[in-house]
Amino acid sequence: MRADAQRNYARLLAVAEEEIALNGADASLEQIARVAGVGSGTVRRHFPNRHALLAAVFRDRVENLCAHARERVGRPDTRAALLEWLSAVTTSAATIRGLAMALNRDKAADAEHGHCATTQLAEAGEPLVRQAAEVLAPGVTITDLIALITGIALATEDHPDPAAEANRLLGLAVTGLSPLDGRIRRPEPASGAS
Amino acid sequence: MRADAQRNYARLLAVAEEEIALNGADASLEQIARVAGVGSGTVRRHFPNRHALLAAVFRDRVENLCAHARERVGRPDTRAALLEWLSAVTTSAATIRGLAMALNRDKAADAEHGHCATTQLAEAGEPLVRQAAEVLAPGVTITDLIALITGIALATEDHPDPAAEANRLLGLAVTGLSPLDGRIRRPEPASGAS
DNA sequence: TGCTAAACGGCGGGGGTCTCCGTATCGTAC
DNA sequence: GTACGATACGGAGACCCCCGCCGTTTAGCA
Repeated sequence: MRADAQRNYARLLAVAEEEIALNGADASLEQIARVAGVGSGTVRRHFPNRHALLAAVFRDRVENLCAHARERVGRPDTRAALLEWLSAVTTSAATIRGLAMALNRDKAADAEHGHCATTQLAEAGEPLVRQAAEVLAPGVTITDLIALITGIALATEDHPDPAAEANRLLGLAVTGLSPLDGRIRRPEPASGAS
Repeated sequence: MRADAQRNYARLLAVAEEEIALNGADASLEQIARVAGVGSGTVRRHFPNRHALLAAVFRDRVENLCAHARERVGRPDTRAALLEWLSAVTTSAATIRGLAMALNRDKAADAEHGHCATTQLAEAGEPLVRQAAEVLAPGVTITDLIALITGIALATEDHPDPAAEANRLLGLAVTGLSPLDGRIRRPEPASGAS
């Protein structure tokens, strides 16, 4: 890769990050080119489509989350290990503008490209789910959890405090919105009352 | 309202519904105008912005859901009443293309316009939540439930069977992904096994 | 220092949104 | 039945964006 290409690539990545933080996942590519001081063709050469740009911008963040997951595998308290990681993912997805949408989108383009962000996250988180299977509701997969998290992040996008709200909703989903179900009982059957 | 205006309004609504079903919430307004056989100005006169169009297109659906909620108020099994309604909302949000996104977007523009779809839904569903408070996790509000549902619907948008998947995720969130929490216990501690 | 492949920039086509205004049409009053 | 005013219509124009393409510049090597 030529030196000027490297420069432009780095510069574009930095500008894109800012621009996406400012205007969300569908920030203007032209605008990014303009701010970076390069032609629009250069953007498209480095990143053939928006998906590629998003993937590149969020790569580090996603890898951090993956690492975060890996270092939690094998912990004695499997439930806490999983929940902490889920909370971390939720916080990132809710805080970093555009990340949730990026994750949501590439689920669609997942089949073709192979190693998208969601797949990476899923692979990294799967061991945590497996080792916590005992304390998980039957049928829960890592894919479900990621879907739920990205959904929550999308839904809390324009909340005053997205991270807090998203984590609160995640907590509710984890312990159950209405856990009573025959299989699972409430703490006190509360004799009588309405 | 003049007769031709009424005709165009109805026609636009019908075309918009199809077009949104086909291309999602950000279907082209120009395209809608073209298919309806009117000028683009006419679209923008009847619906100043995309939000207004979406609101109009989904008005009936949302009102149905509201009615659905109202007729469930007062039922003996408050939990079932609420859960059935939540499931109905989830199915609609997941099935009707663009609805989830519309619900998600107008939460933002809610403050200014006053009576958006989400507010309507919230007002209609609130009694169901109140009367089921006993069997709900503490702190759960109707707003939370709607946020969660729209999130789930957004996240399952491009699944082969969105309604089924969305309802499954909703079910998991209702009974709890990992209900064990001190307050709530699992059915069988499952002696041994993997 | 010269050459070549790689990277650059920006033009042109297609499409979308939004505003505005001249014109056609409806509904009514006579 | 006609004439008129209000109302709605249609589309042109300005602006932005995405995308593909190609002539030109430049980095890196011999």
